[in-house]
Amino acid sequence: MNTTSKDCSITFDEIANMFTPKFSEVDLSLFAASEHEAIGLEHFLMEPKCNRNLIGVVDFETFHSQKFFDVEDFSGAIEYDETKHHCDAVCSNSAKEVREEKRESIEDMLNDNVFDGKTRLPTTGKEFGLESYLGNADLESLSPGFDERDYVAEISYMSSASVPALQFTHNHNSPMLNQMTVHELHEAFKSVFGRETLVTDKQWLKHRVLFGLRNQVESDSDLNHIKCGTTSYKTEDKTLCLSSSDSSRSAASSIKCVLGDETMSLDWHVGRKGLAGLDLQTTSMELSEIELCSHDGGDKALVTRKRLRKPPKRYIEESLEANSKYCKGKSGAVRPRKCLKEFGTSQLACEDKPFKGSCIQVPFGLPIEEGHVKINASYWDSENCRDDRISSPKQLVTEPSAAASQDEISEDEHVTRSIVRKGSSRRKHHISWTPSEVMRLIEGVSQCGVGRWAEIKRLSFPSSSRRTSVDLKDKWRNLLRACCVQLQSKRKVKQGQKQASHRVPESVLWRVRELATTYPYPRESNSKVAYTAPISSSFPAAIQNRSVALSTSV
DNA sequence: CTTAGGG
DNA sequence: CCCTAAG
Repeated sequence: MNTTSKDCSITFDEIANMFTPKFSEVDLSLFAASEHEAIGLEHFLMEPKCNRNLIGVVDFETFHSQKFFDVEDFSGAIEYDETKHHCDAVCSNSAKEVREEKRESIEDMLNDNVFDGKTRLPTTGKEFGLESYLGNADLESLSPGFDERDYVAEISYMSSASVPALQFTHNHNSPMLNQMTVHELHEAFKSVFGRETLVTDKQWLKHRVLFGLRNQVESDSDLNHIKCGTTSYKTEDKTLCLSSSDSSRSAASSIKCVLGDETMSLDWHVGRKGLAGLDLQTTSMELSEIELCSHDGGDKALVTRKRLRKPPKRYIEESLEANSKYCKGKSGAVRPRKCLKEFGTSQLACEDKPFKGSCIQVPFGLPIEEGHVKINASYWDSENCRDDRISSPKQLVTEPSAAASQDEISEDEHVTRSIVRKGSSRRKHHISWTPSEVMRLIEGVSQCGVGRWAEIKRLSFPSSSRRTSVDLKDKWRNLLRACCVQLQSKRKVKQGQKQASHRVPESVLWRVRELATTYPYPRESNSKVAYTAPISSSFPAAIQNRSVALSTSV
């Protein structure tokens, strides 16, 4: 933005050097003759070789059309007039040059699809006299009395682009700007760049303004292009491009097409001219974003703002939607925990039964087992004792160590703890399986059979919200695994059993094995069956007091 | 939703 | 224990 005229000249030289002989011939001649530099035409003249040369012109059109779309008032008389002026200015200037050069390299372009596709161009383009311009360059029919300042002002107004553009490096003059006083140029500059300048050099100001205008036009076009390109997924939103009349759509397509080419030739631009290249680059997607943001607060950014917000909003909505969906879908009555996970601790707390007193809230991350560890190796025994003591018949039938109220309490305890820690961890609760639970599980399996976890849960774990059928299944799997391990190295386990905090009585394991034989579990059962089958008969009391390491945590 | 299996 | 695919 702060490029000086000096830089400009340098750039210009560089650019000039970059021109290929062929192009330099054309371009320079054009430049030399271009006393009537036109905004959109610049591109046009600069790139005689490509069809994209017409970008400038097209941009101009799209620029206008977009404006209308944005304002959502196509028939606005004021806009029409202004546009006409604008068009007039551009066309009148460019037309001359077109005439001069068209036989050399522009002629093709005129016949090119860009113009052939007038139908693709916004109808507004016709209204503005572009058609005539393209056809016979009869610009005299356009409204006279054009004022440069208006032109500039309007463009700046219409354009949502405020991003500083590269300095215009051409030395050719603009007729309009030439006639402007320094003060006027300052105003123009201000309107274009949104800031004032102390520079009084008319040439410099002219260049700046010209370039700024051109950039704005291009930016707008690019913006338009971008928007159009992304319109598909924003149909919900009032997307200007598509929601407008047919002309707008056609315009969009044409713009897209043209700009697409432009973008593709970006390298070319950069390499050869540097100025246009940079401009184009910045006007790509990224720029649009930036631009939109920067203009968010401006009135002019009407269109821009809408467009900008759309994507993010949409995105957010989708995200939220997805989240809620996820929560809904997954957190059914079956697994309230999941839901809880989604919503945070406070809600979770309410979900479960009230505290039963003995519960100690464990900071997140603290292993829940800790509390139980205190029970130590005699855990099972003590559990059983308690159970026996309380001896609550409950639903458990055969096992002496059937679930007891005590157990329930401890379970609740676990739950509470788990909830506390649940807040932020995926591993919400690592609720240790209490001996009674294990027993109940086994009992349930013995009664219902393996695989009918839902039923087992219903029978043996009716009151506990946790321990879903899946949990039971997992636990059973683990039990089987434990049995397997134990079988492989009974002795070892026996020796190290004291270390483990939780021990599953051998009896239990035997029971498990027995059940495993009768109700083979999908996998582990096989190896087990062979082993346990013969032993199962000896299950009784002989081995009762023996215990094997068994992880009860999972 | 339940079950089975993987992580 | 959690997640997910499959019936």
